[in-house]
Amino acid sequence: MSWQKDRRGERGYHHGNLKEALLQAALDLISQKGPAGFTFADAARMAGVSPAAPYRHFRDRDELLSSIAQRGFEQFEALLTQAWDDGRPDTVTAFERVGKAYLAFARNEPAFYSAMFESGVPVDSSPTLMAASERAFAIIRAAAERLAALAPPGMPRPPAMMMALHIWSMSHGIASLFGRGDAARRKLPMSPEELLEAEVLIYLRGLGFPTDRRTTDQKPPGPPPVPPSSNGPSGPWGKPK
Amino acid sequence: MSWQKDRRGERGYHHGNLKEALLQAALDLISQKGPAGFTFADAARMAGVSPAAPYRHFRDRDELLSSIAQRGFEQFEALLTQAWDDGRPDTVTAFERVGKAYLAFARNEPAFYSAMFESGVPVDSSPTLMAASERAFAIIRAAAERLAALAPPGMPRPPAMMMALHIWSMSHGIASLFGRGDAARRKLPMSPEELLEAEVLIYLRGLGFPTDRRTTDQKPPGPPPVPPSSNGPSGPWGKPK
DNA sequence: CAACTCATGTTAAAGGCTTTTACATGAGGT
DNA sequence: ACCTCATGTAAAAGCCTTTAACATGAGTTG
Repeated sequence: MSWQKDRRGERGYHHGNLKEALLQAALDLISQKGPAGFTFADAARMAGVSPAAPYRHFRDRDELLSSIAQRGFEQFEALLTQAWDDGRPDTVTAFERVGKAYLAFARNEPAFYSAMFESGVPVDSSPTLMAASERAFAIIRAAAERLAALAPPGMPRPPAMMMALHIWSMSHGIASLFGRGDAARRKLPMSPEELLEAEVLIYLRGLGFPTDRRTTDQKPPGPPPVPPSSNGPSGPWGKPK
Repeated sequence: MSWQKDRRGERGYHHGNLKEALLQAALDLISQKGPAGFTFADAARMAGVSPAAPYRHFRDRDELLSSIAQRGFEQFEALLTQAWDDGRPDTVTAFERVGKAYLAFARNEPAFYSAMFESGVPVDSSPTLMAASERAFAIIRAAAERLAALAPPGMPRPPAMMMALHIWSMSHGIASLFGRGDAARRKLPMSPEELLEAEVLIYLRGLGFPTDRRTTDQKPPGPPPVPPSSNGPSGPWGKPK
Protein backbone atom coordinates (compact mmCIF):
# COMPACT_ATOMS: atom_id res chain seq x y z
CA MET A 1 0.00 0.00 0.00
CA SER A 2 1.05 3.57 -0.25
CA TRP A 3 -0.43 5.25 2.75
CA GLN A 4 2.80 5.67 4.52
CA LYS A 5 5.93 7.46 3.51
CA ASP A 6 7.34 5.11 0.93
CA ARG A 7 10.69 4.52 2.63
CA ARG A 8 10.45 3.09 6.15
CA GLY A 9 7.38 1.89 7.95
CA GLU A 10 7.07 5.15 9.85
CA ARG A 11 5.37 8.30 8.93
CA GLY A 12 5.63 11.69 10.58
CA TYR A 13 2.90 13.74 12.11
CA HIS A 14 1.51 14.47 8.68
CA HIS A 15 0.28 11.76 6.43
CA GLY A 16 1.13 13.46 3.20
CA ASN A 17 -1.57 11.92 1.04
CA LEU A 18 -4.48 11.33 3.34
CA LYS A 19 -7.29 12.31 1.03
CA GLU A 20 -6.25 9.74 -1.54
CA ALA A 21 -5.61 7.14 1.13
CA LEU A 22 -9.10 7.66 2.54
CA LEU A 23 -10.74 7.34 -0.83
CA GLN A 24 -8.84 4.16 -1.51
CA ALA A 25 -9.62 2.75 1.92
CA ALA A 26 -13.29 3.54 1.46
CA LEU A 27 -13.30 1.77 -1.88
CA ASP A 28 -11.78 -1.32 -0.32
CA LEU A 29 -14.25 -1.29 2.52
CA ILE A 30 -17.23 -0.75 0.26
CA SER A 31 -16.26 -3.57 -2.03
CA GLN A 32 -15.93 -5.83 1.01
CA LYS A 33 -18.97 -4.87 3.01
CA GLY A 34 -21.20 -2.78 0.78
CA PRO A 35 -21.79 0.95 0.96
CA ALA A 36 -23.74 0.61 4.19
CA GLY A 37 -21.14 -1.27 6.14
CA PHE A 38 -18.44 1.26 5.57
CA THR A 39 -17.40 3.48 8.37
CA PHE A 40 -15.60 6.77 8.51
CA ALA A 41 -13.61 5.53 11.48
CA ASP A 42 -12.67 2.35 9.67
CA ALA A 43 -11.26 4.27 6.77
CA ALA A 44 -9.25 6.43 9.13
CA ARG A 45 -7.90 3.38 10.91
CA MET A 46 -6.98 1.78 7.63
CA ALA A 47 -5.11 4.91 6.63
CA GLY A 48 -3.37 4.92 9.97
CA VAL A 49 -4.73 8.20 11.29
CA SER A 50 -7.01 9.24 14.12
CA PRO A 51 -10.78 9.16 13.71
CA ALA A 52 -10.94 12.94 13.51
CA ALA A 53 -8.39 13.32 10.73
CA PRO A 54 -10.79 12.64 7.83
CA TYR A 55 -12.77 15.71 8.77
CA ARG A 56 -9.90 17.83 7.44
CA HIS A 57 -10.70 16.48 3.98
CA PHE A 58 -14.40 15.67 3.90
CA ARG A 59 -17.25 17.45 5.57
CA ASP A 60 -18.70 14.10 6.59
CA ARG A 61 -19.18 10.53 5.53
CA ASP A 62 -21.66 11.49 2.84
CA GLU A 63 -19.22 13.83 1.18
CA LEU A 64 -16.67 11.06 0.97
CA LEU A 65 -19.26 8.77 -0.57
CA SER A 66 -20.22 11.46 -3.00
CA SER A 67 -16.58 11.94 -4.01
CA ILE A 68 -16.30 8.26 -4.70
CA ALA A 69 -19.45 8.31 -6.76
CA GLN A 70 -18.05 11.18 -8.75
CA ARG A 71 -14.79 9.42 -9.48
CA GLY A 72 -16.84 6.40 -10.39
CA PHE A 73 -18.77 8.36 -12.98
CA GLU A 74 -15.53 9.71 -14.37
CA GLN A 75 -14.00 6.27 -14.77
CA PHE A 76 -17.31 5.03 -16.08
CA GLU A 77 -17.36 7.74 -18.72
CA ALA A 78 -13.80 6.90 -19.75
CA LEU A 79 -14.63 3.22 -20.04
CA LEU A 80 -17.77 3.83 -22.08
CA THR A 81 -15.94 6.26 -24.32
CA GLN A 82 -13.29 3.70 -25.00
CA ALA A 83 -15.88 0.97 -25.63
CA TRP A 84 -17.87 3.15 -27.98
CA ASP A 85 -14.70 4.07 -29.87
CA ASP A 86 -16.65 6.54 -31.92
CA GLY A 87 -18.76 3.81 -33.45
CA ARG A 88 -16.00 1.69 -34.97
CA PRO A 89 -15.98 -0.66 -36.73
CA ASP A 90 -19.70 -0.29 -37.17
CA THR A 91 -22.41 1.32 -35.11
CA VAL A 92 -24.22 -1.79 -33.93
CA THR A 93 -21.06 -3.61 -32.91
CA ALA A 94 -19.77 -0.60 -31.02
CA PHE A 95 -23.16 -0.18 -29.39
CA GLU A 96 -23.10 -3.67 -28.05
CA ARG A 97 -19.57 -3.19 -26.83
CA VAL A 98 -20.86 -0.29 -24.76
CA GLY A 99 -23.42 -2.56 -23.17
CA LYS A 100 -20.74 -5.10 -22.30
CA ALA A 101 -18.56 -2.36 -20.89
CA TYR A 102 -21.45 -1.28 -18.68
CA LEU A 103 -21.73 -4.74 -17.19
CA ALA A 104 -17.98 -5.10 -16.93
CA PHE A 105 -17.79 -1.91 -14.93
CA ALA A 106 -20.51 -3.04 -12.55
CA ARG A 107 -18.73 -6.35 -12.07
CA ASN A 108 -15.15 -5.14 -11.86
CA GLU A 109 -15.80 -2.03 -9.82
CA PRO A 110 -18.64 -2.98 -7.53
CA ALA A 111 -17.59 -0.38 -5.00
CA PHE A 112 -17.80 2.42 -7.51
CA TYR A 113 -21.03 1.06 -8.88
CA SER A 114 -22.67 0.89 -5.47
CA ALA A 115 -21.51 4.35 -4.59
CA MET A 116 -22.90 5.66 -7.86
CA PHE A 117 -26.26 3.94 -7.87
CA GLU A 118 -27.06 2.25 -4.59
CA SER A 119 -25.51 4.26 -1.80
CA GLY A 120 -28.42 6.61 -1.31
CA VAL A 121 -26.31 9.54 -2.45
CA PRO A 122 -28.69 11.62 -4.56
CA VAL A 123 -27.22 12.55 -7.94
CA ASP A 124 -28.10 16.15 -7.36
CA SER A 125 -26.32 16.31 -4.01
CA SER A 126 -23.50 18.15 -5.74
CA PRO A 127 -23.41 19.94 -9.10
CA THR A 128 -20.12 18.34 -10.03
CA LEU A 129 -21.52 14.90 -9.29
CA MET A 130 -24.53 15.63 -11.41
CA ALA A 131 -22.28 16.88 -14.19
CA ALA A 132 -20.09 13.79 -14.07
CA SER A 133 -23.18 11.61 -14.21
CA GLU A 134 -24.46 13.51 -17.20
CA ARG A 135 -21.17 13.25 -19.04
CA ALA A 136 -21.28 9.50 -18.64
CA PHE A 137 -24.84 9.30 -19.87
CA ALA A 138 -23.92 11.54 -22.77
CA ILE A 139 -21.79 8.73 -24.18
CA ILE A 140 -24.76 6.43 -24.31
CA ARG A 141 -26.84 9.23 -25.69
CA ALA A 142 -24.32 9.98 -28.44
CA ALA A 143 -24.21 6.33 -29.39
CA ALA A 144 -27.99 6.22 -29.54
CA GLU A 145 -27.95 9.30 -31.71
CA ARG A 146 -25.73 7.62 -34.24
CA LEU A 147 -27.82 4.53 -34.16
CA ALA A 148 -31.03 6.43 -34.63
CA ALA A 149 -29.58 8.09 -37.68
CA LEU A 150 -29.26 4.66 -39.22
CA ALA A 151 -32.92 3.87 -38.81
CA PRO A 152 -34.05 2.13 -41.95
CA PRO A 153 -36.17 4.20 -44.25
CA GLY A 154 -39.85 3.43 -44.10
CA MET A 155 -39.75 3.21 -40.33
CA PRO A 156 -40.56 6.10 -38.04
CA ARG A 157 -37.30 7.48 -36.70
CA PRO A 158 -36.97 6.64 -33.02
CA PRO A 159 -36.05 9.50 -30.69
CA ALA A 160 -32.42 9.05 -29.73
CA MET A 161 -33.00 10.20 -26.18
CA MET A 162 -35.60 7.53 -25.69
CA MET A 163 -33.33 4.86 -27.10
CA ALA A 164 -30.55 5.98 -24.80
CA LEU A 165 -32.82 5.79 -21.78
CA HIS A 166 -33.99 2.36 -22.82
CA ILE A 167 -30.48 1.04 -23.24
CA TRP A 168 -29.41 2.56 -19.96
CA SER A 169 -32.30 1.04 -18.08
CA MET A 170 -31.71 -2.40 -19.61
CA SER A 171 -28.06 -2.30 -18.69
CA HIS A 172 -28.69 -0.97 -15.24
CA GLY A 173 -31.50 -3.41 -14.61
CA ILE A 174 -29.36 -6.40 -15.49
CA ALA A 175 -26.31 -5.10 -13.68
CA SER A 176 -28.31 -4.30 -10.61
CA LEU A 177 -30.27 -7.54 -10.46
CA PHE A 178 -27.75 -10.07 -11.71
CA GLY A 179 -24.50 -8.30 -12.24
CA ARG A 180 -22.34 -8.51 -9.17
CA GLY A 181 -20.35 -11.44 -7.98
CA ASP A 182 -21.51 -12.27 -4.53
CA ALA A 183 -24.72 -10.57 -3.40
CA ALA A 184 -28.32 -10.76 -4.49
CA ARG A 185 -27.57 -13.65 -6.79
CA ARG A 186 -30.30 -15.46 -8.58
CA LYS A 187 -29.71 -18.43 -10.76
CA LEU A 188 -29.69 -17.57 -14.42
CA PRO A 189 -29.95 -19.71 -17.52
CA MET A 190 -27.35 -17.47 -19.17
CA SER A 191 -24.69 -14.96 -18.25
CA PRO A 192 -25.66 -11.34 -17.66
CA GLU A 193 -23.67 -10.42 -20.75
CA GLU A 194 -25.58 -12.84 -22.94
CA LEU A 195 -28.82 -11.71 -21.38
CA LEU A 196 -28.09 -8.08 -22.16
CA GLU A 197 -26.85 -8.79 -25.65
CA ALA A 198 -30.00 -10.70 -26.52
CA GLU A 199 -32.16 -7.99 -24.99
CA VAL A 200 -30.48 -5.24 -26.98
CA LEU A 201 -30.62 -7.22 -30.21
CA ILE A 202 -34.32 -7.92 -29.82
CA TYR A 203 -34.91 -4.29 -28.97
CA LEU A 204 -33.01 -3.05 -32.00
CA ARG A 205 -34.86 -5.46 -34.19
CA GLY A 206 -38.06 -4.06 -32.77
CA LEU A 207 -36.94 -0.69 -34.01
CA GLY A 208 -36.41 -2.13 -37.44
CA PHE A 209 -32.65 -2.44 -37.38
CA PRO A 210 -31.07 -5.37 -39.10
CA THR A 211 -29.24 -7.31 -36.47
CA ASP A 212 -27.42 -10.15 -38.08
CA ARG A 213 -23.81 -9.58 -37.32
CA ARG A 214 -22.42 -8.85 -40.78
CA THR A 215 -24.21 -5.53 -40.89
CA THR A 216 -22.29 -2.46 -41.90
CA ASP A 217 -23.33 1.11 -41.53
CA GLN A 218 -24.76 1.35 -45.00
CA LYS A 219 -28.46 1.73 -44.81
CA PRO A 220 -30.18 -1.31 -46.19
CA PRO A 221 -31.94 -0.59 -49.44
CA GLY A 222 -35.44 -1.77 -48.69
CA PRO A 223 -37.85 -1.81 -45.76
CA PRO A 224 -37.68 -5.48 -44.67
CA PRO A 225 -35.96 -4.90 -41.35
CA VAL A 226 -36.97 -8.16 -39.79
CA PRO A 227 -36.03 -11.56 -41.09
CA PRO A 228 -39.06 -12.39 -43.15
CA SER A 229 -39.41 -15.90 -41.83
CA SER A 230 -37.18 -18.31 -39.99
CA ASN A 231 -33.72 -16.89 -39.70
CA GLY A 232 -31.81 -20.00 -38.77
CA PRO A 233 -29.94 -20.70 -35.58
CA SER A 234 -28.26 -17.31 -35.16
CA GLY A 235 -31.01 -15.32 -33.55
CA PRO A 236 -30.45 -13.17 -30.47
CA TRP A 237 -30.57 -16.18 -28.23
CA GLY A 238 -28.88 -19.54 -28.43
CA LYS A 239 -30.58 -22.71 -29.44
CA PRO A 240 -33.09 -23.74 -26.79
CA LYS A 241 -31.36 -26.72 -25.24
CA MET B 1 -51.61 5.02 15.13
CA SER B 2 -52.17 1.73 16.81
CA TRP B 3 -49.10 1.20 18.93
CA GLN B 4 -50.83 1.83 22.17
CA LYS B 5 -53.76 0.11 23.74
CA ASP B 6 -56.62 1.45 21.73
CA ARG B 7 -58.53 2.91 24.66
CA ARG B 8 -56.64 5.59 26.59
CA GLY B 9 -53.26 7.09 25.83
CA GLU B 10 -51.49 4.77 28.26
CA ARG B 11 -50.20 1.33 27.80
CA GLY B 12 -49.11 -1.14 30.39
CA TYR B 13 -45.77 -2.78 30.77
CA HIS B 14 -46.45 -4.85 27.70
CA HIS B 15 -47.00 -3.27 24.35
CA GLY B 16 -49.25 -5.96 23.01
CA ASN B 17 -48.40 -5.60 19.35
CA LEU B 18 -44.81 -4.56 19.27
CA LYS B 19 -43.65 -6.62 16.31
CA GLU B 20 -46.21 -5.05 14.03
CA ALA B 21 -45.56 -1.62 15.45
CA LEU B 22 -41.86 -1.98 14.78
CA LEU B 23 -42.38 -3.10 11.23
CA GLN B 24 -44.69 -0.17 10.62
CA ALA B 25 -42.32 2.28 12.25
CA ALA B 26 -39.44 0.97 10.18
CA LEU B 27 -41.47 1.39 7.01
CA ASP B 28 -42.23 4.97 7.91
CA LEU B 29 -38.61 5.70 8.69
CA ILE B 30 -37.32 4.05 5.54
CA SER B 31 -39.71 5.94 3.32
CA GLN B 32 -38.58 9.16 4.98
CA LYS B 33 -34.85 8.66 5.14
CA GLY B 34 -34.01 5.67 2.99
CA PRO B 35 -32.97 2.23 4.16
CA ALA B 36 -29.60 3.49 5.39
CA GLY B 37 -30.94 6.22 7.62
CA PHE B 38 -33.18 3.97 9.59
CA THR B 39 -32.25 3.04 13.07
CA PHE B 40 -33.30 0.27 15.37
CA ALA B 41 -33.41 2.71 18.23
CA ASP B 42 -35.56 5.11 16.24
CA ALA B 43 -38.10 2.44 15.55
CA ALA B 44 -38.20 1.52 19.21
CA ARG B 45 -38.68 5.15 20.20
CA MET B 46 -41.44 5.55 17.65
CA ALA B 47 -43.17 2.50 19.09
CA GLY B 48 -42.78 3.89 22.58
CA VAL B 49 -40.56 1.15 23.99
CA SER B 50 -37.00 0.96 25.24
CA PRO B 51 -34.11 0.46 22.80
CA ALA B 52 -33.68 -3.13 23.92
CA ALA B 53 -37.27 -4.19 23.38
CA PRO B 54 -36.97 -4.86 19.63
CA TYR B 55 -34.47 -7.61 20.36
CA ARG B 56 -37.32 -9.72 21.70
CA HIS B 57 -38.73 -9.81 18.17
CA PHE B 58 -35.81 -9.50 15.79
CA ARG B 59 -32.31 -10.87 16.13
CA ASP B 60 -30.95 -7.56 14.88
CA ARG B 61 -31.53 -4.68 12.53
CA ASP B 62 -30.86 -6.85 9.48
CA GLU B 63 -33.52 -9.33 10.43
CA LEU B 64 -36.06 -6.55 10.67
CA LEU B 65 -35.02 -5.29 7.26
CA SER B 66 -35.24 -8.78 5.89
CA SER B 67 -38.77 -9.17 7.30
CA ILE B 68 -39.78 -5.98 5.59
CA ALA B 69 -38.29 -7.14 2.32
CA GLN B 70 -40.21 -10.36 2.63
CA ARG B 71 -43.52 -8.63 3.24
CA GLY B 72 -42.66 -6.41 0.33
CA PHE B 73 -42.26 -9.39 -1.96
CA GLU B 74 -45.55 -10.77 -0.74
CA GLN B 75 -47.44 -7.57 -1.45
CA PHE B 76 -45.55 -7.29 -4.71
CA GLU B 77 -46.65 -10.75 -5.73
CA ALA B 78 -50.25 -9.94 -4.86
CA LEU B 79 -50.15 -6.75 -6.89
CA LEU B 80 -48.58 -8.43 -9.92
CA THR B 81 -51.05 -11.29 -9.72
CA GLN B 82 -53.91 -8.86 -9.73
CA ALA B 83 -52.41 -6.88 -12.61
CA TRP B 84 -51.80 -9.97 -14.67
CA ASP B 85 -55.36 -11.15 -14.02
CA ASP B 86 -54.57 -14.40 -15.73
CA GLY B 87 -53.98 -12.70 -19.03
CA ARG B 88 -57.32 -10.98 -19.43
CA PRO B 89 -58.59 -9.43 -21.60
CA ASP B 90 -55.69 -10.37 -23.83
CA THR B 91 -52.15 -11.41 -23.18
CA VAL B 92 -50.36 -8.31 -24.43
CA THR B 93 -52.64 -5.90 -22.60
CA ALA B 94 -52.31 -7.84 -19.37
CA PHE B 95 -48.57 -8.00 -19.84
CA GLU B 96 -48.29 -4.27 -20.07
CA ARG B 97 -50.50 -3.89 -17.05
CA VAL B 98 -47.96 -5.96 -15.13
CA GLY B 99 -45.24 -3.55 -16.16
CA LYS B 100 -47.26 -0.60 -14.98
CA ALA B 101 -47.98 -2.36 -11.72
CA TYR B 102 -44.26 -2.88 -11.23
CA LEU B 103 -43.61 0.83 -11.53
CA ALA B 104 -46.61 1.69 -9.42
CA PHE B 105 -45.31 -0.50 -6.65
CA ALA B 106 -41.88 1.10 -6.75
CA ARG B 107 -43.47 4.53 -6.63
CA ASN B 108 -46.19 3.91 -4.07
CA GLU B 109 -44.18 1.69 -1.75
CA PRO B 110 -40.67 3.09 -1.93
CA ALA B 111 -39.88 1.75 1.52
CA PHE B 112 -40.75 -1.80 0.53
CA TYR B 113 -38.98 -1.41 -2.77
CA SER B 114 -35.77 -0.18 -1.15
CA ALA B 115 -35.85 -2.93 1.40
CA MET B 116 -36.34 -5.49 -1.34
CA PHE B 117 -33.76 -4.28 -3.81
CA GLU B 118 -31.49 -1.62 -2.40
CA SER B 119 -31.03 -2.28 1.27
CA GLY B 120 -28.07 -4.59 0.92
CA VAL B 121 -30.10 -7.49 2.29
CA PRO B 122 -29.07 -10.44 0.15
CA VAL B 123 -32.02 -12.37 -1.26
CA ASP B 124 -30.58 -15.58 0.02
CA SER B 125 -30.20 -14.31 3.57
CA SER B 126 -33.27 -16.33 4.49
CA PRO B 127 -34.97 -19.19 2.66
CA THR B 128 -38.39 -17.68 3.19
CA LEU B 129 -37.22 -14.40 1.72
CA MET B 130 -35.80 -16.17 -1.27
CA ALA B 131 -39.04 -18.10 -1.67
CA ALA B 132 -41.14 -14.94 -1.51
CA SER B 133 -38.90 -13.33 -4.11
CA GLU B 134 -39.26 -16.33 -6.37
CA ARG B 135 -43.03 -16.40 -6.03
CA ALA B 136 -43.14 -12.79 -7.17
CA PHE B 137 -40.89 -13.47 -10.12
CA ALA B 138 -42.98 -16.50 -10.97
CA ILE B 139 -45.84 -14.19 -11.90
CA ILE B 140 -43.71 -12.44 -14.48
CA ARG B 141 -42.42 -15.77 -15.62
CA ALA B 142 -45.92 -17.17 -16.04
CA ALA B 143 -46.95 -14.15 -18.03
CA ALA B 144 -43.92 -14.53 -20.25
CA GLU B 145 -44.76 -18.17 -20.74
CA ARG B 146 -48.20 -17.29 -22.04
CA LEU B 147 -46.78 -14.63 -24.24
CA ALA B 148 -44.13 -16.93 -25.66
CA ALA B 149 -46.81 -19.41 -26.56
CA LEU B 150 -48.31 -16.77 -28.81
CA ALA B 151 -45.14 -16.29 -30.78
CA PRO B 152 -46.10 -15.94 -34.41
CA PRO B 153 -45.43 -18.92 -36.58
CA GLY B 154 -42.38 -18.63 -38.72
CA MET B 155 -40.40 -17.01 -35.92
CA PRO B 156 -38.14 -18.94 -33.58
CA ARG B 157 -39.96 -19.36 -30.28
CA PRO B 158 -38.29 -17.19 -27.63
CA PRO B 159 -37.47 -18.89 -24.34
CA ALA B 160 -40.01 -17.72 -21.78
CA MET B 161 -37.45 -17.53 -19.00
CA MET B 162 -35.34 -15.20 -21.03
CA MET B 163 -38.30 -12.99 -21.82
CA ALA B 164 -39.21 -12.87 -18.17
CA LEU B 165 -35.72 -11.84 -17.20
CA HIS B 166 -35.70 -9.18 -19.88
CA ILE B 167 -38.98 -7.73 -18.76
CA TRP B 168 -37.90 -7.82 -15.17
CA SER B 169 -34.65 -6.04 -15.88
CA MET B 170 -36.38 -3.37 -17.96
CA SER B 171 -38.88 -2.70 -15.23
CA HIS B 172 -36.33 -2.75 -12.49
CA GLY B 173 -33.94 -0.58 -14.44
CA ILE B 174 -36.54 2.11 -15.03
CA ALA B 175 -37.93 1.92 -11.53
CA SER B 176 -34.51 2.07 -10.01
CA LEU B 177 -33.16 4.90 -12.16
CA PHE B 178 -36.23 7.07 -12.64
CA GLY B 179 -39.02 5.62 -10.62
CA ARG B 180 -39.14 7.18 -7.19
CA GLY B 181 -40.46 10.56 -6.28
CA ASP B 182 -37.70 12.44 -4.59
CA ALA B 183 -34.23 10.90 -4.90
CA ALA B 184 -31.86 10.31 -7.79
CA ARG B 185 -34.07 12.25 -10.13
CA ARG B 186 -33.00 12.91 -13.65
CA LYS B 187 -35.04 14.93 -16.07
CA LEU B 188 -36.94 12.78 -18.49
CA PRO B 189 -38.67 13.60 -21.74
CA MET B 190 -41.47 11.23 -20.76
CA SER B 191 -42.88 9.55 -17.68
CA PRO B 192 -41.34 6.30 -16.45
CA GLU B 193 -44.58 4.56 -17.35
CA GLU B 194 -44.47 5.77 -20.92
CA LEU B 195 -40.81 4.93 -21.12
CA LEU B 196 -41.43 1.37 -19.99
CA GLU B 197 -44.45 0.89 -22.19
CA ALA B 198 -42.51 1.98 -25.26
CA GLU B 199 -39.59 -0.22 -24.30
CA VAL B 200 -41.75 -3.28 -23.88
CA LEU B 201 -43.62 -2.66 -27.10
CA ILE B 202 -40.42 -2.29 -29.08
CA TYR B 203 -39.06 -5.41 -27.44
CA LEU B 204 -42.15 -7.44 -28.23
CA ARG B 205 -42.08 -6.21 -31.78
CA GLY B 206 -38.48 -7.35 -31.95
CA LEU B 207 -39.71 -10.80 -31.05
CA GLY B 208 -42.19 -10.65 -33.86
CA PHE B 209 -45.32 -9.92 -31.88
CA PRO B 210 -47.92 -7.67 -33.39
CA THR B 211 -48.20 -4.69 -31.11
CA ASP B 212 -50.93 -2.45 -32.35
CA ARG B 213 -53.47 -2.31 -29.63
CA ARG B 214 -56.44 -4.08 -31.19
CA THR B 215 -54.62 -7.38 -31.05
CA THR B 216 -56.40 -10.37 -29.65
CA ASP B 217 -54.92 -13.65 -28.66
CA GLN B 218 -55.61 -15.27 -31.99
CA LYS B 219 -52.37 -15.92 -33.74
CA PRO B 220 -52.07 -13.77 -36.81
CA PRO B 221 -52.36 -15.75 -40.00
CA GLY B 222 -49.18 -14.74 -41.75
CA PRO B 223 -45.61 -13.88 -40.92
CA PRO B 224 -45.62 -10.06 -41.29
CA PRO B 225 -45.02 -9.28 -37.63
CA VAL B 226 -43.73 -5.76 -38.19
CA PRO B 227 -45.68 -2.94 -39.74
CA PRO B 228 -44.57 -3.21 -43.33
CA SER B 229 -43.91 0.46 -43.82
CA SER B 230 -44.94 3.60 -42.01
CA ASN B 231 -47.49 2.71 -39.40
CA GLY B 232 -48.91 6.14 -38.71
CA PRO B 233 -48.83 8.05 -35.47
CA SER B 234 -49.56 5.17 -33.11
CA GLY B 235 -46.11 3.62 -32.75
CA PRO B 236 -44.56 2.78 -29.40
CA TRP B 237 -43.58 6.39 -28.89
CA GLY B 238 -45.48 9.61 -29.39
CA LYS B 239 -44.92 11.97 -32.24
CA PRO B 240 -41.48 13.58 -31.96
CA LYS B 241 -42.44 17.09 -30.91
C1' DC C 1 18.60 31.07 8.80
C1' DA C 2 14.85 32.51 12.14
C1' DA C 3 10.14 33.46 12.55
C1' DC C 4 5.52 32.99 11.20
C1' DT C 5 1.43 30.87 9.51
C1' DC C 6 -1.78 27.68 8.27
C1' DA C 7 -2.97 23.15 6.54
C1' DT C 8 -3.12 18.93 8.56
C1' DG C 9 -3.06 15.76 12.59
C1' DT C 10 -4.02 14.55 17.54
C1' DT C 11 -6.50 14.20 21.94
C1' DA C 12 -10.55 14.60 24.56
C1' DA C 13 -15.22 14.71 25.18
C1' DA C 14 -20.28 14.69 24.24
C1' DG C 15 -23.92 12.19 22.36
C1' DG C 16 -26.11 8.39 19.86
C1' DC C 17 -26.72 3.50 18.33
C1' DT C 18 -26.13 -1.55 19.12
C1' DT C 19 -26.18 -5.37 21.70
C1' DT C 20 -25.92 -8.08 25.96
C1' DT C 21 -27.09 -9.16 30.77
C1' DA C 22 -29.73 -9.12 34.77
C1' DC C 23 -34.03 -7.98 36.42
C1' DA C 24 -39.35 -6.73 36.32
C1' DT C 25 -44.11 -7.36 34.88
C1' DG C 26 -48.21 -9.42 34.02
C1' DA C 27 -51.17 -12.54 30.75
C1' DG C 28 -52.67 -17.02 30.42
C1' DG C 29 -52.86 -21.57 31.96
C1' DT C 30 -53.26 -24.97 36.00
C1' DA D 1 -54.36 -18.27 43.99
C1' DC D 2 -50.04 -19.56 41.82
C1' DC D 3 -46.59 -20.35 38.20
C1' DT D 4 -44.31 -19.58 34.20
C1' DC D 5 -42.59 -17.59 30.34
C1' DA D 6 -42.98 -14.17 26.80
C1' DT D 7 -42.22 -9.53 26.70
C1' DG D 8 -40.34 -5.15 28.56
C1' DT D 9 -36.91 -2.26 31.24
C1' DA D 10 -32.45 -0.62 33.03
C1' DA D 11 -27.72 -0.48 32.93
C1' DA D 12 -23.45 -1.01 30.89
C1' DA D 13 -19.76 -1.87 27.41
C1' DG D 14 -18.17 -0.77 22.98
C1' DC D 15 -18.13 1.57 18.69
C1' DC D 16 -19.08 5.59 15.59
C1' DT D 17 -19.69 10.56 14.63
C1' DT D 18 -18.68 15.05 15.25
C1' DT D 19 -16.73 19.10 17.41
C1' DA D 20 -13.32 21.87 19.99
C1' DA D 21 -8.90 22.84 21.61
C1' DC D 22 -4.32 21.97 20.93
C1' DA D 23 0.19 20.25 18.37
C1' DT D 24 3.26 19.74 14.48
C1' DG D 25 5.96 20.88 10.83
C1' DA D 26 6.15 22.37 5.69
C1' DG D 27 6.50 26.31 3.15
C1' DT D 28 7.00 31.16 2.96
C1' DT D 29 9.04 35.54 4.16
C1' DG D 30 12.33 38.78 5.54
